[in-house]
Amino acid sequence: MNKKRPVSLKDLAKELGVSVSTVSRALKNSPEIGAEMKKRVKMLAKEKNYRPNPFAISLLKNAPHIIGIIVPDIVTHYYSSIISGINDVARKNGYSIIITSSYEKYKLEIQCLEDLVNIRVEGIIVCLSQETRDYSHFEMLYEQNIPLVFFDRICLTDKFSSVVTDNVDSAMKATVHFLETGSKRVGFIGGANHLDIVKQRKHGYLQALRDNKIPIEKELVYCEKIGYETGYKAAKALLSLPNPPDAILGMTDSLAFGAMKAIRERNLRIPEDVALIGYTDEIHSGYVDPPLTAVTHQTYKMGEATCKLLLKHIAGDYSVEQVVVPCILSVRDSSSKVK
Amino acid sequence: MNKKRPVSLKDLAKELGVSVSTVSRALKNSPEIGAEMKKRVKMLAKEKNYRPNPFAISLLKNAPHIIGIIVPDIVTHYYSSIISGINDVARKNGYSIIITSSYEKYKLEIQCLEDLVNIRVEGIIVCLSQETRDYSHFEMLYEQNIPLVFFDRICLTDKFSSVVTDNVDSAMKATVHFLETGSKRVGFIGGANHLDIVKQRKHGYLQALRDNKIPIEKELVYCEKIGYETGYKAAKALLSLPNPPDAILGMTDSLAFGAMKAIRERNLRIPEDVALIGYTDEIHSGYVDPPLTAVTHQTYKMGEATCKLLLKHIAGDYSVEQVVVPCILSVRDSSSKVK
DNA sequence: TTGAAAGCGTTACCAG
DNA sequence: CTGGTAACGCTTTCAA
Repeated sequence: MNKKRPVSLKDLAKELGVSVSTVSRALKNSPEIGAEMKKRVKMLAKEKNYRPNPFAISLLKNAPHIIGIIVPDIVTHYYSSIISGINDVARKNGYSIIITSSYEKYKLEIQCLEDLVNIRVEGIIVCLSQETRDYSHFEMLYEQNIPLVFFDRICLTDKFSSVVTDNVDSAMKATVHFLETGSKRVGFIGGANHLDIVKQRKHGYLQALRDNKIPIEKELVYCEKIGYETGYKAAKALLSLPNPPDAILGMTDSLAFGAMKAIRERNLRIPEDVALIGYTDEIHSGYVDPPLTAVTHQTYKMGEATCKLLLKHIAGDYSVEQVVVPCILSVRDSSSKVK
Repeated sequence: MNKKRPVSLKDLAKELGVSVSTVSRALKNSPEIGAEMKKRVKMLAKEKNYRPNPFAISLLKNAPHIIGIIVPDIVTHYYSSIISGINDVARKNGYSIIITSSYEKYKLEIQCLEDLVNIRVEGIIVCLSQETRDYSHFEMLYEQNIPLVFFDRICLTDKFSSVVTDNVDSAMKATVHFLETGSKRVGFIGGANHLDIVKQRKHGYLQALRDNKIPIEKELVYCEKIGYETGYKAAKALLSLPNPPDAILGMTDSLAFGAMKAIRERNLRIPEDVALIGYTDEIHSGYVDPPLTAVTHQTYKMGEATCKLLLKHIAGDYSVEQVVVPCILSVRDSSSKVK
């Protein structure tokens, strides 16, 4: 009933009456081995379902071909999609991935890092937890020369490569799209002001207004907290202004969907009365009515880029690089007042 | 610039002027070692930041403390949430997880399984791909005594443990809910008929009709393939019937959202003209208009249960078990014609 | 209480 | 072309 011991090179060698080295070489197609021998060895290997023991190889080479990942959580679409990109590139290159989550906690992030180092992964990919302000646990890796790449929430950019999205540009594009398709007064719903993404996206929004010589009105900007309920509340507030906006940029998917609800409740039409743009990667933007125009993160691409960068470092090229993956404005039906 | 070789037991032994065995024993708190010695060894180990080489240990014990997972994809909330549950239980027990995705392809599923076996994971968790009809690749594992647990889409239940949701019951509850809240003719949109979840949910739906002495009409059942487009197409077909349904049970979230689009396009009201229930996770069902009544899976719990089962097998208890995690009907606004 | 040595499965080097 | 052997880092007898 116990797990059977898998077949080893030695088993094959004994059965064939040759040495272990010969078998090893034959299986790797070493040119030193005769065609006849090779055939015999390979036949038996297939028959016995031989699989090289990865532990022995890792022990020898100190390289298990495993990449470690630390994300704040794995359930959020944004992260799981990035992981998906990482995974595919890794697999294509003969690597497996191990995923750990920090649950946005500094302490757990350190724990995850510790675990991954103990497992002796060949490289590590990290998106910082919201709590993390001290980065010394990562500096350690630098000293040990363990390859590390950050994405999205990054730090120590002089030491480690990183992949980020262009938040400023994406908000700018969205705002400009409003202005080019018949909207005049654009409102902005954001999250807590200390967050980088909030700062950057708001900055992009304001910049677009400035570029188009549109006076900035403070009451059109509502920043409080990211979430569906806040989006609803914010949109209600904006629409109750004496001079309400005729377009709203929701800085995340939940904010935009909340805003959508508020607009519907007022019996206003989207986009005729109020145009709406959100940020989302999810298929769900197509499920609502009208389908939501949204800034789409190229999450899968980000994952690919991150993994490629890491593999580059693993391969021995230690040059630090910063990759910016642009966002795309996916225009659907909620944003254009004109055709 | 190269990765430094990590400290080994031998390094410690040399520095302390004792044997490797002594160091090994001291670190494991073997009672044969003197307190003084232990202290010295542990001090140095900490100072040198010693970490046992997992490959050496795995080579010896053939047990890397890694669990392999095969899911159809990792981006879908349903799977990532289950993975999250698996992950937490695994980690609590000193295991890491490796995730692979079959992308719903039979061939890739075999490939994933192959990979995981090659990595010599200690146990494997699988949710079958939609394409998979032949299960012989899993029977192999049974012969090799590699622990395996299925969840959601399962097979070979006599050989392997599994975790499922109560699909029959959930579909029954949803159907009964329709009948109790003013709907008379309930349609059903499902997926490919060979899938267990399709069979079961359909069965629950049919059972509810029988229990309520409602004649079963074949044309109210549309089973083809899971997906948004199919849901849209199916609902259009159902609503085009000479005697169309006044309620539709969509067997997955994408099917239900697709159906919602079709209903809207016909300018029918939800739930007054056509009531609708889907299967989905919490968040997005609230974003659509009207908020969608849906069967909610306790995905995290399922993940936990699955992993616990696997760990049980790994620990040597090979008794096959079936765990059923109940669904919850989350009533929102799309389903009741009466209050 | 400690040490020496075998062995886990593989590769790589040196002989023949 | 093939065989022998050391080495990777650790645990585990068996001896002392």
